[in-house]
Amino acid sequence: MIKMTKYSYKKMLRAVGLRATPARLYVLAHLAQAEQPLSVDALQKRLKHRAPHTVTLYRMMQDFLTKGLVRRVDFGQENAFFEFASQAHHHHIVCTQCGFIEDFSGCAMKKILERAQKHSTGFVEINEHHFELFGICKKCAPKNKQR
Amino acid sequence: MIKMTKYSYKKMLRAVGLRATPARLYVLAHLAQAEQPLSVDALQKRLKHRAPHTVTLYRMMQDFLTKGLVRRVDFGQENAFFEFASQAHHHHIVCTQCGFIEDFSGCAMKKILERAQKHSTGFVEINEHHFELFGICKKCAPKNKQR
DNA sequence: CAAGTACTTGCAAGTAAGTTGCATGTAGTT
DNA sequence: AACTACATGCAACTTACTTGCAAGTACTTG
Repeated sequence: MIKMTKYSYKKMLRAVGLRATPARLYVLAHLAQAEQPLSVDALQKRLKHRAPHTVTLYRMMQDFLTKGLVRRVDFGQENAFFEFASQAHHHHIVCTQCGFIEDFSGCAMKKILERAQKHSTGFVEINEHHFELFGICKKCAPKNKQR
Repeated sequence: MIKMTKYSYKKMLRAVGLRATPARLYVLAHLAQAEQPLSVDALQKRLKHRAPHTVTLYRMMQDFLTKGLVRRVDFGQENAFFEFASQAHHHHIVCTQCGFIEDFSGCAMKKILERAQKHSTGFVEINEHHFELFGICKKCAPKNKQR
């Protein structure tokens, strides 16, 4: 992960037309350094006592999303996850037991999309896709042996 | 779509240990004949005055899900969609403008999964995947030209 | 086929994620 | 330094979905 100074986050926020408030800098930096996508709830827990109010976090995610600083990830769970948007296009493998998330890139998505485009009868363009894998991570695997 | 009689839905319900109530038969038949996955809300609107209470529909979906009569589909929207489970494994292309949904099967998912399995460092097994495409359907495409 | 019981349904009330209105606070401009 | 538009926090709301409980009904069993 590229190390980013406070200064560059400030620049980043200003560049998209958002004010560089302490709360935003703190949250953005944390998101950028997170090793996996985070829910608002998880984010708040990690930021501890310095976490902004829940409402503010939701509004922040909205703003970051529309400005492209953050990507939204959906695991079919009740709540949404967010990840810093600087990384290259990739997908995720989620452990269904502990929630551990690993990135997964270099997939053959391009081919699939082309194929879908060709075979689809009712669609003119395909411009987005959601793709997530679910499984059991190494840590959780041993626990299942007691079956 | 295979035409199913009321009788076979009755059998189907009994086979999984659920009582064949009129409400369940009505909902199951409707879901089986639906041309796309439906949300509880959409289902209720389609069933009109003969629709069971919302709570009952949610409980029904839960029961049908755990008994394998129905599959849950998630489009990253606020609410969940359900489809009759008899069809072969497939994915969906969703129109982001009107909500039209087309099935999309025969994807190269197997290869991707193998590849993911091989490249993943932290996972022992991958046993599920969510994959949905989003685009603009033919009907909605012309509307965009006025841009 | 009548009756009993366990499963179903509906109503009301409750969660939990996320949103909105409004007053106060503050970043960035002049 | 002061002003203003944008940010934040509080409270109250919305929406999808769940739970507890009482009343109803499918199916069993005699």
